[in-house]
Amino acid sequence: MIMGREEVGQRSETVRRANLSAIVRELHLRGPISRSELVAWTGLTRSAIRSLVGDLVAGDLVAEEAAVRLGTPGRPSPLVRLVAENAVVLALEIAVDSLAVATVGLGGDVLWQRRVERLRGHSLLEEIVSDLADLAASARSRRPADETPIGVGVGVAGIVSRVDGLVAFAPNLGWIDVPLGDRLAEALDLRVPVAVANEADLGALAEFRRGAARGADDILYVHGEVGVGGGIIVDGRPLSGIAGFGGEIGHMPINPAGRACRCGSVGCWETEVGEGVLLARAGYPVDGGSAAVDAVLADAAAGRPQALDALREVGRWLGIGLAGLVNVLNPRRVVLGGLFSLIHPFVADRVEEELDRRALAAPRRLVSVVPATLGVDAPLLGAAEMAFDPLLADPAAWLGPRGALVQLESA
Amino acid sequence: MIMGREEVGQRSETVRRANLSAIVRELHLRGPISRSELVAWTGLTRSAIRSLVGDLVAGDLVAEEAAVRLGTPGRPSPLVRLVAENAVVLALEIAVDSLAVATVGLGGDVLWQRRVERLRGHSLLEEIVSDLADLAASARSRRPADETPIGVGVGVAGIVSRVDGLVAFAPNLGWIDVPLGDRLAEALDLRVPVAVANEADLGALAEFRRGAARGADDILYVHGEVGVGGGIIVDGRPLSGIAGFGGEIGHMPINPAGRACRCGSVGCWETEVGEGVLLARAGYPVDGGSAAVDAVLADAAAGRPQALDALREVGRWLGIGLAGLVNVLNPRRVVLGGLFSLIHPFVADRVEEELDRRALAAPRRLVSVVPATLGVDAPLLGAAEMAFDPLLADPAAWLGPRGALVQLESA
DNA sequence: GGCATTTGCAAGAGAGGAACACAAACCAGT
DNA sequence: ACTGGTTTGTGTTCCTCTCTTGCAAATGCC
Repeated sequence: MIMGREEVGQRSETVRRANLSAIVRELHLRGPISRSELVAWTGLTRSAIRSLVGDLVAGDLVAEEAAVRLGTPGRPSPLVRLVAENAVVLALEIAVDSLAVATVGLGGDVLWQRRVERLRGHSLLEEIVSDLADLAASARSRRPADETPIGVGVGVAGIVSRVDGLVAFAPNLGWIDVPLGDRLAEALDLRVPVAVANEADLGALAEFRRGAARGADDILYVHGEVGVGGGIIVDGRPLSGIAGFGGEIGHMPINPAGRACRCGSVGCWETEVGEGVLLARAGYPVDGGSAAVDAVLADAAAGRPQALDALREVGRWLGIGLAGLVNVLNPRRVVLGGLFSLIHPFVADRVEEELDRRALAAPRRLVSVVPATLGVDAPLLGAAEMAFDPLLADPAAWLGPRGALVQLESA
Repeated sequence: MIMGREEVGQRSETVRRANLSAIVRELHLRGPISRSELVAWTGLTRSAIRSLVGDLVAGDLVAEEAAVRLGTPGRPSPLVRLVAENAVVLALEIAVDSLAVATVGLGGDVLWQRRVERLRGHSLLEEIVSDLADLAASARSRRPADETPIGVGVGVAGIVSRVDGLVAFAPNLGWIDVPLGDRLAEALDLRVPVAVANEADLGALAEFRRGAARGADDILYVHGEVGVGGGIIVDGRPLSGIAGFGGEIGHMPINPAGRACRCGSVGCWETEVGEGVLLARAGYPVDGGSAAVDAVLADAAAGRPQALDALREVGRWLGIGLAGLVNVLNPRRVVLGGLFSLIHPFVADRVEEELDRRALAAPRRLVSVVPATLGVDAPLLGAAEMAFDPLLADPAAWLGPRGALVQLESA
């Protein structure tokens, strides 16, 4: 007998929960909106909106502002606005060569942010956790003392189990099955949920909600760094796979007769488009890091052939891999992030060319390839978005029994 | 300004709709269930279930049977059962070398079914439509005269736009942008919606709901025929992509230095694992069709080295491609259908081997590769499932204002 | 007959819909 | 600049729909 998920039944409360969620999510994603726009957008009646917004105001999650005059006849509708300061999250990121922290308010305002350099190479969990805890402390010290985050989101360059927050494999850090989520929760001691996810998945989330992929429901975000990560959004929902390991597009075999990959396989996509192979082709040391990448870009801008050729070759392989993914996923938009957003001007032509050659005509016609707009901070902003998700899914849980703001203990 | 989907607001009716849908879906997927099991599974109260089931009974979609005695104390709970005959769909399939039709009742009972041979090669739309209309007529003649299907599902070996039912590309039929859905709707003249989809997507749906992938929410179905199609299910929902073109895994570039593919690209996966290359490697004519495939299998069973080597090579490439897809999708189960279910016994070892070598350890551990259990009929059954979807999503639309069975005009 | 379990029924509570009176702003005409 | 008509949003009241709660009755096993 197959076990069924329990509790599929809906009840009356579900409706209110869903409607509150729709309103808060709308405000979070689009910014302040008039009440009447909310009425039009949700299809609910004025009475219903009034009651729902009233609850949110009573819970201090939302404030109403004087109406704006917009030249149309009729009484102006008050503007409904989220109060960013009353629900903030802490976003953390462990990138290949930096650590970052941000305090982000509901609605997406970055209230404070900091990024520090990190030496490339393997690190002990405890070092990283301690560094992140320091960053988190400095973030909190810049904000009002009574401001407690409602959640913590962490992005890490590695594959992460969504089930338990275990970092299953992070070659840049030298981690295998490392309990980052648990340790961080202890070290931060905030009594709020700590969600950990892959950097590229979070980049996809951020670009989807606030960046280059806004408005598209099926997207592929390709994050180039030392390796290549991917974040896939299908029908507005992140494709996480059964355990959150999904999106590891860097390890699709694309040239089985090619180079060995650090994952143990041969001919993975990242062996043809990763930072290392770009540097090698351009005549720089493979481990030159971002300084060497900058040099390659400068060379290319100056028209030096070796750099241009190296970029073209990366562009070609980028296009080949994207063609396969476009055929598999039929996305609306492909967003190139990290390293790939930097090299985009130099590789766009080759990418389009390979897509024309190798992707099926029907999906090819519908897709556009664009550089990321959120830059290096995309994964950090995605971590914040992830931390907001429980609130967006059920704002009622943050409101007391009809109005009083309630501090939840944990997830 | 980004356009918002309208009508996101929920109302009381939404709840009932969702609950009716949950009950009908549950009965459809798992068969007869007692009322008390429904209570346990949905989390609703007895009264609510009583009322919901009552409506379904009044609408003749469901019947209640005398309680079954199962040795437990307490008053036996009546068994709730779908009435298959009161909601049937017509399923059609255009495969590479056959056409098929089935009348399927709610709950998944195949009430009548027929498959006829088709000559391989290009066909005119009108020929196919006329043949299918004949099959449909014979299907209807075997059933009670007053039985009108509530929907028609059509599977076709080609990529299909879910937006308009246009067959964008079907190399086996020689079709480009052919309006199969519209023409078929005219020819059948049933005044019910005709849904068209890709064969592999439907195979995935069938194996997911009633076959080898039952119980798993993230699956990949790989359908081998002349070409290679794929159906992907993410978190219980088919991955269709922005226009329904998703899942074309046969055209992932996997060996860019390899053979030309009929799609115009080079080194697509299907050039290494399709029927043609298997036959060629085994020393049979590439266009030998299923007879030649049978011969290769017989050779292999008899231990002939050339056939075994050919199968092993196909198995190796199958494993290479699957490794990439496992990394990208992190599925719970990979189901091998069509040609691949036939050769599964001969290739399983090589597939597992390549997965071990090339897939990342974390997702690799969680995935199992199994042959399809529904055989050649998987896409046909999937077409039926697709045709049931509107009913499953909103059974209330098939019930009148509180009970009377209503015949809807169209979608 | 006792007990556990399930059903049936009536009353109740939560949530949104519909209709109405009222208020605020715009527009046109004087 | 003022006035009146028009448009649109607000707030209130009552209604409907749907699920829940609580109690009583029915059933079947031990």
